[in-house]
Amino acid sequence: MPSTTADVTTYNSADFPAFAVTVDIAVLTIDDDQLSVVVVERGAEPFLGELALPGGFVRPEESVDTAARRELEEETSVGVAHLEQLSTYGEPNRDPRMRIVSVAYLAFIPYLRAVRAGTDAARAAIVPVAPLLADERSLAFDHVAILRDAVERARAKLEYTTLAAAFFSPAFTVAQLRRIYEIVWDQPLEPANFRRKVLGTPGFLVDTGEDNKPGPEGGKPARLYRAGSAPYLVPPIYRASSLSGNRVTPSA
Amino acid sequence: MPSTTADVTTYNSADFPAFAVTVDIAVLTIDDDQLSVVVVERGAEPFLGELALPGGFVRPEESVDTAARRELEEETSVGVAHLEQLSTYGEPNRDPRMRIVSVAYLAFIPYLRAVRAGTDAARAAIVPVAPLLADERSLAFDHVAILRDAVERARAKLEYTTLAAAFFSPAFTVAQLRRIYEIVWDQPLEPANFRRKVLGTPGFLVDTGEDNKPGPEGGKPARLYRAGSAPYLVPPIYRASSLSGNRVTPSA
DNA sequence: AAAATAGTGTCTATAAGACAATATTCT
DNA sequence: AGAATATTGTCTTATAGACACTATTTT
Repeated sequence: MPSTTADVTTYNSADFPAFAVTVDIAVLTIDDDQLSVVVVERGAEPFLGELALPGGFVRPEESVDTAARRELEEETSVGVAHLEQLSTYGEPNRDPRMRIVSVAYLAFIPYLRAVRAGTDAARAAIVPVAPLLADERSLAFDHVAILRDAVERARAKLEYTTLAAAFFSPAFTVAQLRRIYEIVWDQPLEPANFRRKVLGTPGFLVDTGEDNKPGPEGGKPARLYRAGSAPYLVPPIYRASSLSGNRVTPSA
Repeated sequence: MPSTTADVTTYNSADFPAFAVTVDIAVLTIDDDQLSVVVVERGAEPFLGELALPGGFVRPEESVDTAARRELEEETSVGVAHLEQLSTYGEPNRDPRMRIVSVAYLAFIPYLRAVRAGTDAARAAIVPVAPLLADERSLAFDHVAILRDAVERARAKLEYTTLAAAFFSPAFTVAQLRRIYEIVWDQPLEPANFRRKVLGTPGFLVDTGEDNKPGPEGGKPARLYRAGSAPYLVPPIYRASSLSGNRVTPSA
């Protein structure tokens, strides 16, 4: 048993608690006009047959970030537009059998039939996040909590970054980009003001010089843009709920 | 040796790579008008005698968050005003002897003689961050990288949260709060505009009804406030460098 | 009185919200 | 033509930047 007074300044290399370290990835995309996530069906106990976020053990010779990228590529062969570390989950009983610390990641992949053949492709699926978040037991382990944090991070980051463009592969229209915001935030945005904001942010959108074709109901062809190099949106675009964090209580 | 194809869906409980998990905490405060951090002198190899961020092993029965709070209280007996998870560092060779994954935390403690007697108090000190960040080897392990991320997180969070108030214990004046911003951001702020902003944010500052005493050079006594309940500052206050992330390159 | 710091008021510039009006495609 | 979508323009409102001015303390 490891010393109970273990301290980074006094430990010996043979005297420390052993943990397993995994990565779990919340891969978000838009499918059928809904914010959705890649899930896999578990093939082993615990939670055999239930849904879980894709992930796996970090290997001894790879960095945690590398493990996340490797697992992601094993699940989705589509190019990942964005991958960032989300948070680390380390409650003692989050895995029923042993002590596992999981480093969770958030990824965005482009729209439209995003997950194709991969090692575990047969068990991978894209499902809407809303019903998963409504039931704490809809995913294995504490993956609903991870997904909730991932969705909130995504919502927050659309406010002050240009990441929404990561939901598209080659090019997109301003209306399609606005649709991403409306779906992720679940609120309508004024088309004219949204356009003024995103086109007025230098480096957010790059004009391709081409137009798309109007949909079956007609309409003017829209200009196609691709993602520019600017990472931030300043000032941000605010969702309606942004202010709700500020509750003024009478005496605190 | 663990299976090289270990997967969260197929592992056995006895077949996984063993890691050590530690927490490291960047405890920021303001000392002598400088952004400063709590460091400890290491009492064991590796990096014996060098400076490091306080931290230690996560124990088998405690959560990672709990470990962070425990280590923090062992180092600083002053109440911690804010503690949040920063990021997890998992490069294979960040510790020269074995595979250690470290979950780093960011803490704010109040101003003024913050670190007192604690388990390791004799070895704890508060030092300015600037010289530490200037030399990649000024701290043990990858702690300079952790500190750099912590400082950047702190700078960013002052923009859109009310966290600066966490640098004060009981009450403070608007000018003292502004000084925090000026020190952390290393840039002057317009006093009148800053006051309008912070007092105009409902729930940021709560009027105590009392004034402080003017300093030795005189001046009007300033009203004392304490931290309110509002967590966010919307719209944010921007530092001058906020826009510099947007570089518009000709073709991307 | 002079210096120092706190606090108020005001003018201007920027950007968002609301929404009307025009443009270009489809059936 | 009429419907649908894209795009432009304009008026109003909110807020930050700049900075002058007033208020209250100390030496």
